Amino acid sequence: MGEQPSIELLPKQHQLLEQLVLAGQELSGQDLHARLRGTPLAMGLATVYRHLRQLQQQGLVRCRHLPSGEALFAPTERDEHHLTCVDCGRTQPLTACPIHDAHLSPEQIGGFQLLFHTLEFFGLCSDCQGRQDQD
Amino acid sequence: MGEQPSIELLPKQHQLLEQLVLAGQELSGQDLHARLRGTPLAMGLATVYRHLRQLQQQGLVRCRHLPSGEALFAPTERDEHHLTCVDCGRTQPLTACPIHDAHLSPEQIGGFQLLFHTLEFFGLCSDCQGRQDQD
DNA sequence: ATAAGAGTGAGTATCATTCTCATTCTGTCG
DNA sequence: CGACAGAATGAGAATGATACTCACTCTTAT
Repeated sequence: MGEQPSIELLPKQHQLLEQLVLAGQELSGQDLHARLRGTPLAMGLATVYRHLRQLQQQGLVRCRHLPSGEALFAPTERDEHHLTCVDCGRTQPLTACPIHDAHLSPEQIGGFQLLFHTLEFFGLCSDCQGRQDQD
Repeated sequence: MGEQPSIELLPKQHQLLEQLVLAGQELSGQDLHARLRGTPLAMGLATVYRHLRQLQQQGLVRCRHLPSGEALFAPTERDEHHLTCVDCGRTQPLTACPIHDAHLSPEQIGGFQLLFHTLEFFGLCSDCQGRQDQD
């Protein structure tokens, strides 16, 4: 983990990555598309998703899925993970990654070239714990 | 993590959980629905998803999303995580969870009641590494 | 037996993502 | 300079998983 771009990025891929870095928060494909609409950097939804997939395959971008099914993207350089409420879906970032480079033995890895990981915790936020008691 | 059912499970919830345990592997909502079709335990797709969500909210079931967007469910008692190829989507289980009960400080947890976590590693499997070289 | 409430499911709606394919761009070669 | 090949693009349609609706069917208690 921590590969530098070995291949040249296409201009639009660079734009997308830059948007993700500048945003300072995770964005969905739809978010990125909306954010760029009207600017000279605008691009179609198909292109957004196409390049996001390619960025992922180069290990530059990570994605995680909300319980809603929506996918959120972030640069892998930002090693941030989350705590998500299984009831209301609210998400809060963790301030530190509890595993950093987790200890995976070579036989566990079995030839894979590691690009990134996702680590997500799920539970009930304090509000929803209260609401469950009432139910 | 490791709550016992504090509330009585509905019969169909119990069936779903049992199917997941018996299957010994992760199943999607569609899988579960298909598996039960034709048996006396059959239930509609809506019911499958409804109960899977409730089982998740009780911390009995965990779900993770494949890059394809499909959600796979497993009992939380099975602490299994994966290595997934961002190219072909192939997944292989890890034989041990590298974090067990990760060290989360109380202020990081911020009132959440932890139910389960997902930890997924992504990379390129050996086949796809080869294929990229050719491209 | 009856009524209230929970549980159910067939069909429909939703919505993010992917696919299709015609068009545009870019660089190269004649 | 003009034409061509291949890559890149995007509008719109297709896909497919999941959520919603609402009428129906069970329970259970009285």
